[in-house]
Formats: sequence, C-alpha cells, structure tokens
Amino acid sequence: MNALPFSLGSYLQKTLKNIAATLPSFDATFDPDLRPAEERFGDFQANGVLAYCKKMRQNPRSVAQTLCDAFSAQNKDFDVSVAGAGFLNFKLTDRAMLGWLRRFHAPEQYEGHFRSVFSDKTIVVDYSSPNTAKRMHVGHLRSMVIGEALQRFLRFGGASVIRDNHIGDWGTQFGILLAEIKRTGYDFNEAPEVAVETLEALYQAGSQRTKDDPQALGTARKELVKLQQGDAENFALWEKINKISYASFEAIYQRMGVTFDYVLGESFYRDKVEAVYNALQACGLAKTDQGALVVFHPEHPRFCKQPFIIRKSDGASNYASTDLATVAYRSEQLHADAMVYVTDARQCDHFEQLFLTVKKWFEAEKKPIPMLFHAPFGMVLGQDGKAIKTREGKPIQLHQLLNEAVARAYDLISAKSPDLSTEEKRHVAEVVGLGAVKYADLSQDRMSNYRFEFDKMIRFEGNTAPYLLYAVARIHAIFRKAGIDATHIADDLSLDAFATETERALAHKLLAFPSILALALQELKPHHLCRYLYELAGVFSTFYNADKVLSEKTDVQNLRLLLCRATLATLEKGLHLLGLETLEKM
RNA sequence: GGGGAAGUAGCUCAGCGGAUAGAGCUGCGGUUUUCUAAACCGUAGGUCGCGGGUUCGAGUCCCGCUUUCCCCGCCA
Repeated sequence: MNALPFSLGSYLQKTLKNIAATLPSFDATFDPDLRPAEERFGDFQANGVLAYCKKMRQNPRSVAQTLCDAFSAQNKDFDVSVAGAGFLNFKLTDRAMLGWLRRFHAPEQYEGHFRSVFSDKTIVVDYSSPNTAKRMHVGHLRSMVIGEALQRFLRFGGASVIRDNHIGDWGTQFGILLAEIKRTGYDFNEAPEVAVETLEALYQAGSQRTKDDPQALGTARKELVKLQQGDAENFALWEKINKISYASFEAIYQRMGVTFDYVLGESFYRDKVEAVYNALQACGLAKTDQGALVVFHPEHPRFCKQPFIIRKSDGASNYASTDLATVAYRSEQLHADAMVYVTDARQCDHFEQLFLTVKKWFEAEKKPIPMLFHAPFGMVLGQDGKAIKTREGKPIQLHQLLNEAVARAYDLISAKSPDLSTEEKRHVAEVVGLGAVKYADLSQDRMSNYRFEFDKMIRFEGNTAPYLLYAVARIHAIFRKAGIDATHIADDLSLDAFATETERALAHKLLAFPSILALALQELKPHHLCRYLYELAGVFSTFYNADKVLSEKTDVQNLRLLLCRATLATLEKGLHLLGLETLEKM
C-alpha cells in the first residue's frame, strides 16, 4: 500500500468516489462530502450518503454500509463505520497516523502536496489599492491584510500568483486636489513626510468645498478632464503628488511585510480605455444615456435600471472604465486565468456589474473568460460599534495605529519578560503588535464588520496572535531545553501507538490542516485557518500540560518530539500563510 | 421605494443541510520542587430576532414580519 498523502480529506473524497463508481447503488452524481470530524466520531466523516439517498429515495444506512464494506476491504489505514442516520466515520489507526506524521512534520515536506482548484492557474490578486494624495488610514488595513493572506494561500496551493496593487491615481480626487492646489498656490516646498499631510488637508478642504459649492465641483471636474486629456501642468502636478504618496505607502508595506509584483495604477490604463469604449459599443453592450456611456443588463432585476457608467458625461473615465481595461490587460497581457479583488463590501454592485459586463464582452469577442472573484469585506468599527474615527471625527492614520499596537505590546512584554534584552523586546513587540493587528482582522469572517479593540487583540487569552505566538515560542523552548535542533528530530520511532489520549488528540488536530486550508481557499476566507490554528494551539497547550515531552523514556520522548515538531510546523506555516512573523522566544 | 449584508450566552465572535449549538472574555472554584502559569483544568451561562413552510433532519434552505448597517447615474 502506498503511503498516505498530505491531504487526507481529499484522498478519502477521491477514494470513496472511485469505489462508489464500482458499486450499483451509486451513480456519477454521488458526492461523498468529506470533512474533518470531531474526535469522538473519528478523524474524518463523509456525510454525502445522506444527501444522495434523499435524492435517490434509498435507505441511507444500508447504502452507507455497502460503501463502508467496499472501503474497508481495500484500505486498512482507517477503521470505518456507519453511524447515526448514515454517516461514514473514518478513524486512522495509530500506526497510519504516526506514518503520516513522520512524512509531514516539517514545512518543506508540505511543498507541492497541497493542491486546490487554483493549482497551476495564473491568478492576479488585486489588493491594498489605496488612492494617492491621501495617507493610508485604518480603512486601508483590511484589503492589505486579507489580500496578503489570500495571495499566500493561493501560492501555497500551487497557483502562479501575480500581486497587483491597483492604485487609485486617476480618479476624481485629482480634480479636487488640483483645483485646490491652484486655488491656494501650494508649491510643494517641504519635506515629503510633511507634504503628504498638506496634500491630505488640501484634499479634505477641497472635498468639502465641492460639496458646498456646485461651482467648485465644476472646476474640480474640469481639472480632472484636463489631466486625463494630457494637460502638461496638471500632469506635472499629478506626478509630484504620486511620488509623495508612493513613499508614504512604501513605509507601511515594508513594515507589514507586503510586496507587490506590479503596481499598475488606474493611470496605467489611461491609454487603454478608448479601446474599451469602442469595443463595448461595437458589440452592442454600451450605449449613450444622459450624456454618459453606460451598460445596462436587461435580464438583471436591478442592473436593467441601474447603469454601469463606463464613461462620464464630461468625457472623463471612471473606475468602471479602468477596471474593464484592467481585466482585458490582465487576461491578454498577463495571461491570467483568474482574478481576485479584495475590496470593501460597498463595492459589491460595482463588481457584479463589472463581471457581468466582462463576461458578455469577452463572449461576444470569443475570448476566454477569466474566472472573476470579489472577496468583499466589512467595515472596521470603533468601540462604540460605529465606523472607527478619531475624536475629531477624522480617520485614524495607519502608521499611528501600528505604532500604538507595538507600543502596547512592548509594555506587556516588558512586564512579562523582563529578562529579555531591550533589542529582543523591541523585536518581540514589533512581531506581536503587528501580528495582533493583522490577526484580529483575519480571525473574523471578512464579510462582517469588526470591532477594533486594542485591549482584545493584544492579550494572551482567546483567539489572538499573542496566544498563538506564545504556543510557538513554547515549542521552541522545548527543543532548546532538549538541545535538539527542531529541524533534525529523530523520526525513526520505535512506538507504533500513542501512549495518551492527549497525544492522539493533538495528532488528530494536525491531520485536519490541509482540509481547513482547502476550505479557506474555496471560500477565500482566512478566518477558517485562524480558527483552526487557535484550536490547534489549544489542543497543544492541553497536551503540553498533561504530557511531559522531555521524559526519561526515549521512545516516548521521540514520539512527543515528533508531535511538537509537527505542531510547530503547522502553526508556523499557518501563521506565515496569514502574513504573520513568528518568534522563537518571547 | 429597490437591493445587499447581518441579528446565536451579559460582551466579542465561530458554526460548509447533519450527530448533544461551540470558543474566548466576564463570574465562581482549582492547578506551579516539572519543557515559558503570557498557560492549563473545572463550573456557570442559550425561546439561535419573531412567525410560518420544505426536509428523515433547519442556527443553516424558502416565504412573511421586525431591527441595524451598507449600496442604489456620473466617488472609489
């Protein structure tokens, strides 16, 4: 018999499907519906027989039994049984479990073993994407953090990922800002760190002015059209603004460990939107309405009336124009099979309209249609449950927020680990503080709004980054104490069974890692992985408390070191996939 | 007015049509001559917004009602 693969869930899924194909009770529509099981039921369970029998009007228990018998006739690694209404429960033998652990206890052993529907596909992940002329504030956190995690998931699953920061550098804000710069005569004669604040203030003042005064709005729109038509003065100003903005973004990215393959802002597509206008009119999708070029979708209950405006009545492009050009560019020039957009949920309509339009457009031109995914996320709320703001009602600057997280982490570490050197404390504080901010964001379902509370994210109880990082540090401490390099543990075990329930419970949890990753990837939701890592750390802590690793018996110690090594690998790999750094000491 | 998301323990949240709805915080009670107690163990806490329906089975799907948030033609 071959050694068991890394992804036991998908292995069982495939095996059951194959076996079912040889049995008269099943047809090709049967989906075993495999998932990790609670330990009291086994290690994995297949619930699919129930749904299948409902559809086929068959007795689920007897059908499950035939599948169970056929499976156990050819596979001795699992004890399989029929339970309840017709569940199939699979419990790995200790021997098979230990065999799996020996094969997959280190991250380098995972490489190439985790596959998904995105494997071997080229995928553009569009995330962060701030607007220039403003500094990043708390509202920019989620796209950056969630997008970074998702692109790492996709990459780990064997996809060829292109990270694209689609910066908003060509929109209406420039009309407002250019008008305000000209009105005030701002000359950029200050350091970039100061200039970025000035520009922000100018934008805010200008933005208010356009709301109060229709004439100012008109002026701003004209400045934007001039820019988009290549006016030299406006273009030079635009370049200055962007240069200053990029520098302020880069400082944040560096700190957060975020890098991009491309930074193709909206402006990159400025000479490509004309072709979009022509193409969509040529294939009859776009028409002029109230002076603007729009796309309606007659078959859609809402978008038959709600237009997708691809060119404004003043001739200026908007983000629909550039987004359409962007899809074409990514598909044709970057050869992307799929695109994932990580933006806030308010843009759901926009992306639904964009995807519908692309589908029809590409169909009409007989071009391959890329898979398009929107991964929307909810708002960041303050402690009062309302959109987070400073006391003055302004957005909280991202760099200030990160500084505060790190400062709070530093205070805590100074109190808890006074023996660390100042340098070590600073490093730990940086990892813990930034990790706490990232993890707080990732650990909640991205679709819901989440409450930003320093006190909750920088604590060591519950589903937090510090709790997970602490578990990692404790495992490192065991290897330090044993004088064993964690990457060189003995895997030639003499034991072929677990000695304690807690050992087995830990192994049970470790097996589920690939299934959880698959779920997180399928839904493009990092919180599934967070929840899993938290549970794993919890099971480990129980084991750590109950079973002493460094024991007098060599065989027991080797088994437990193997479990520690596997737990360490999973926690570290998982945290790295989430975009967090890990520590050996804290 | 139309549409979307949401309403689960006092609070913050998990819960892929499946098995007795779970965590953490808070409360109460324990555990350290032992690998990091920043931990662990125990206990308490629920009309899953309300009312119907589909199903062998509904927190999960459908319909109605209700509350909150968000979006709805030239912002992104």
